Amino acid sequence: MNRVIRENVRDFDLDHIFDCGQAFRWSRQPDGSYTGIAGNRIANIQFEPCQGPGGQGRLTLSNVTEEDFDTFWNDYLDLDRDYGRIKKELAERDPIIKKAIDCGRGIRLLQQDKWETLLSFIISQNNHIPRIKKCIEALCRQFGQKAGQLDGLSYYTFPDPEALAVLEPEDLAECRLGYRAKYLIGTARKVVADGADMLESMGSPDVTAAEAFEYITGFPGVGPKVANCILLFSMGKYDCFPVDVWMKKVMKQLYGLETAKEIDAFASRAFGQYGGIAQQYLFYYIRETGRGER
DNA sequence: GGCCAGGGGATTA
DNA sequence: TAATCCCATGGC
Repeated sequence: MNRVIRENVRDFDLDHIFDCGQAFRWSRQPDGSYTGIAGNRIANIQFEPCQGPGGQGRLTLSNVTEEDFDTFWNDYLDLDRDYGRIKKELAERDPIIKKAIDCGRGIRLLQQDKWETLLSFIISQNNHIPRIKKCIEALCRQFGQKAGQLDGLSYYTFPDPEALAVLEPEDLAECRLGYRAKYLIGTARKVVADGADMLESMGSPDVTAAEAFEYITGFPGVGPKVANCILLFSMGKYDCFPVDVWMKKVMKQLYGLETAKEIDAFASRAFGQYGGIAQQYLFYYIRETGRGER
């Protein structure tokens, strides 16, 4: 099997990356590696930390060629971004966040597909991560293309906008999307009508987070929370700071902030252009430490 | 601008 | 088992 190895990878932890609610199509294997699909590419990702300070380690991607790695996985895993520097900067600007950064120190923000992220976060609303994964797998199995097999399991691509645009809500009954089914279809139809290029163009550095926010909240089922997740996880708008019940909880616990308005104002002041990355450390921290107390 | 339906599985009591 | 909750939105 094709295999790509990179040594001395820093600021990287598979559990932090794949268990912080940003991606739904990866599953943890018994050996701690993760197997999943992005586009039509199926991969297993393994990380072996080295002993000693620095936290660097060896990254191994299986079922991946050097060309796949250079043209796709390197960016998908956001390996060219210096998270060490970002963490240092955040911790200097705000001492309180330091313990959250230590907790989720290996987080990286995946550069995911815009259409898949748009739909995935419409599904995520008012929903649990295990159930979101189930809904998405059912959707891909029923309306995606078979992409291949790895370790005896079949993987399916995320369905195209065109494939969903022609459906009616009852066609999605088996995916158990509930009231979200009509949002998915409405959004697919608008993507087809506007042209997928329109959605793609929102990822351009020339388009501000505010402009992209304006456009994507025009899709049915996309409000402020969902929009901020899409901007952060697929459009490179790292200043976005999605606020959900967990974020409200951690912002109250660590900073004494109660309202969404206070939280937004504080985030842009304290974290600036890296608000979204700060958000991921805080989210991971409260999920790790704050379960059960409510 | 505040309230509440709508879906259904996961989690908690 | 039953009750509650869930990375909200849309419509009133």
